[in-house]
Amino acid sequence: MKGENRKQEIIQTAAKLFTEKGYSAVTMRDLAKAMGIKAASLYNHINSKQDILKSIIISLAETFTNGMESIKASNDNSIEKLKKIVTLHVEITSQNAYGMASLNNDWMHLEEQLDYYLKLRSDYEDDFRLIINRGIKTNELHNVNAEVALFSMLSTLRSLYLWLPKKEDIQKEQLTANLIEVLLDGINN
Amino acid sequence: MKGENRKQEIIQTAAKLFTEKGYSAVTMRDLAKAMGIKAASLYNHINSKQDILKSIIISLAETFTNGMESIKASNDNSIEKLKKIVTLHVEITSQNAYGMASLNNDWMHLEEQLDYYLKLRSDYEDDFRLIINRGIKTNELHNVNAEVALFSMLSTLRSLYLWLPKKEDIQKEQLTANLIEVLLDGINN
DNA sequence: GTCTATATTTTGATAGAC
DNA sequence: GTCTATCAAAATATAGAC
Repeated sequence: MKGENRKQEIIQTAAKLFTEKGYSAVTMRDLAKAMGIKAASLYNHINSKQDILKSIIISLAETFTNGMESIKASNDNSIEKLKKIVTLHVEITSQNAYGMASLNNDWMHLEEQLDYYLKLRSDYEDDFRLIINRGIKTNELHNVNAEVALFSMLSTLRSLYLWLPKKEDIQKEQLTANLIEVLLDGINN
Repeated sequence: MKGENRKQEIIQTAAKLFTEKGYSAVTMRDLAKAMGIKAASLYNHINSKQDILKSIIISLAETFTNGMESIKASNDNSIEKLKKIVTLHVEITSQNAYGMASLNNDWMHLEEQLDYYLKLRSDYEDDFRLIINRGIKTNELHNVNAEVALFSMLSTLRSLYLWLPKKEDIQKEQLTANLIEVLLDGINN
């Protein structure tokens, strides 16, 4: 489709601005200025501000869902599945850190797609929880509180967008390995 | 001071609304409606919307700074200090979860106090990092990547506001113990 | 301490020329 | 595809009556 490139450019620029100030505090005039055009011109490429937010968030949420489906379908044991989840988060976040910020912080400003997003997120967390519980049952994992373990891993993985852009020097694979070590084995000697 | 109670009531109500939609998306009319009065009436108690945000964030940030000073001043070893940091976060978050949401998500909308806040946060992270590095040096901790360990612990502790309100049934002490176990010892068997 | 009324600015979005 | 001009709604905040 003609002009689809320009639309993607607008969406990426918007994601960066949303990361810095949040969806509500970014005006169409801010976005236009960052693109070097006037606000009215944006509407030749996008339908509305809300449309931009939807484009950023939904595709990312679906990418996580697809990744989790693939992990569920594998024959890996629980530990391997958890490692793959870490890899999934590092992979997606390193490709679109600004989008991840919007996903994490501005999902509540979705309108028509809010319920759909909440369903995707809830299902993702359920799958994650199931893997942890399975690992405890098979003695692959300590008998920790599963909810606390889930919360801790998810909090860390969801915050990666804050941290990954600053660490371009570190290899993605090295970071993934370090994260797996800290999240699975802890830091205590 | 007369009416100081009403001011605190407004600040607490605002913190709750900020948690749900973010500072920028909450209007003075929203806040007034939640208080059961008209927007103009709010200005008899507070100077501006910005003034409310400042009141929420700065006092919390200073509470963290004071807590960290106390931990630094103690004679505890590194592990004990890390445990005390976990306790500090659970303590503060359980007392003011909505305020913690604003602290985490709306600090960038501070105006006059932004630089002061950033200094407090940066110093806090430096102190935290020093404790981890000391623990590695003394062999109390694994030789993990200190930055990754700091990032993981901070991400989890900063996300507590999302999770604590849902778990009122769990004893605060039990949660603290579970968190320490997961963060320090990991989940791997 | 709360109200009504209002000033001023800013917002998302549209119409139509080029 | 971008512009100027503009609209209608919504925002923060103030003034002054009660």
